Amino acid sequence: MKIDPDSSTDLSAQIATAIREAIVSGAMPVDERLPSESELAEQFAVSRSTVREALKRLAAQSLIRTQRGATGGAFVNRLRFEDAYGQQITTSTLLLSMNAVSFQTACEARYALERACAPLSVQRRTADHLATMRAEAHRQAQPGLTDEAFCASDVAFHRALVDAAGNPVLSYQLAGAVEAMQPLMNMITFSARSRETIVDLHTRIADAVEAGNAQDADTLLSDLATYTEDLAKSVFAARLAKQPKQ
Amino acid sequence: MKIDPDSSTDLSAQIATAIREAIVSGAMPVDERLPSESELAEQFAVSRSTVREALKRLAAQSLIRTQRGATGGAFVNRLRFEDAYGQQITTSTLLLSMNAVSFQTACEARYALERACAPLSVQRRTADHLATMRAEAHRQAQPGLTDEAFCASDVAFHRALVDAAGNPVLSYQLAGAVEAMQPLMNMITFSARSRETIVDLHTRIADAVEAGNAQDADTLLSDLATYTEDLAKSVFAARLAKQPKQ
DNA sequence: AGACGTTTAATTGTCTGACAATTAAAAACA
DNA sequence: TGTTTTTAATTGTCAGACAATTAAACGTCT
Repeated sequence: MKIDPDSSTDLSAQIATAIREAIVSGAMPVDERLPSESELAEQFAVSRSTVREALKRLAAQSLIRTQRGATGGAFVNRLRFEDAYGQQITTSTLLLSMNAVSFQTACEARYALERACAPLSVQRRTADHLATMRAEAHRQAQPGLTDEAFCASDVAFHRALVDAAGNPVLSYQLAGAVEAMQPLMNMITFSARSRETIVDLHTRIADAVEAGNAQDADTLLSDLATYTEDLAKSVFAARLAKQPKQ
Repeated sequence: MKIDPDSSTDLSAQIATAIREAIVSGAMPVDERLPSESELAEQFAVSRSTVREALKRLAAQSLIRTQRGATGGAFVNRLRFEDAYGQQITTSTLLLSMNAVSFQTACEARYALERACAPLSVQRRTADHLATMRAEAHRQAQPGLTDEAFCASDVAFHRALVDAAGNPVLSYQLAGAVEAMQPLMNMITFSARSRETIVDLHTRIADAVEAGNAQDADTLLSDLATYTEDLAKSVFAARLAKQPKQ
């Protein structure tokens, strides 16, 4: 762990990187206690403030946690999926909202991922997953549902489909894509007719999953992808026509 | 933007969250300059050090960048894909190395994602992507290649395949999965025989992509997935048999 | 007037030293 | 032995100072 005081980079960033590499490389096992802030300051020959800024950087990435008190200190954190979720969602949301990614690209990625899950879901789905999918599809058919509630239910349906694959990595990847898209999806007004189409596809997807028919599930997801993309495209086109400013 | 000094949470964490929400919600557009550290300290009624710790947290997430000097300060960062890549890789590596995810699960997710990309890659691949795939497959057939170099080339091949899909979101998702797996893949000793099998599959995948045959590409990827998982399984089983400690 | 060097002011980066808050262990006590 | 008090270690916060950096403002010379 060496740092260069003459570098153009911040000392706190250098120190954070040094410690981060030690953690990621496995040199510091989970739950290991880092030296105290004062000790680190001495080791790196910087002030305590600088060390603290470095530690806050690591804390922001959930790499460490800190505890006050006599036996306190900074500990290497066992990264939990929920922590990773949160970061993934924040990052994805920003990428989308800052127009680094178009809605269409995100949509395409999302359905590609779902189709990747489908064969696994068909094999491994539990009764519970299937029940959730059915329940959400049923809810979506209710009249008087707000667009936002319809969207939320749509997300729940697709979450169940993905979770059914029993692969937390895939669930985690999807979570980012889906949650990040929600604000944009909420802008869409779902007509009675489009809702009917979507609910029908959802029901048939649930049927395919129940029947263990991976091929059908894939085809139906492909149809749903196309339909959603077209729907979004027309909505955004209409919006653009109304407000051509900027 | 309100913070509660009596909360059990750190003030710097609260401030970071407040600013983060302002950024993510879009209230602060890209490249907007945040108030200076002194001004923020006054606004939140805390010391400058506390504000600084909050800002370092945000910097660690690439949400802001800072600049020194007269017109300097902290600016809302336009999140770049490369930044997101880095974070994704760090996170994925940790999830894998801390055994929150098994190698098999990661492997399954990786190939599921690749198969999701394949149909798009077949449609959109450029001559460049194809050339890279061919070049890497050729390199992998060279005798005297170290296992590490073989692995690196393998990653490059699959990257090209995924990038050919022309969807940065998918590329980004894959990057995390693939890079995170590399340390574990590097543990595998590839026999001449297994290399031959892999290179053959790679070549045939390139053929399928060139021919525009999505079905073949999918089947071949499925075969490769099975083969890799079996290979890894036997390697880890052998390793476990040799060193049954812990 | 324009080009060029100098000063100045704003801002982040770092350091020092101090005190508060928290916490577990050690010590004292019943 | 069980309970309470004290103590020491550690993080969290604060205040003030100075260094480093940078762009703008200013002044000077041609």
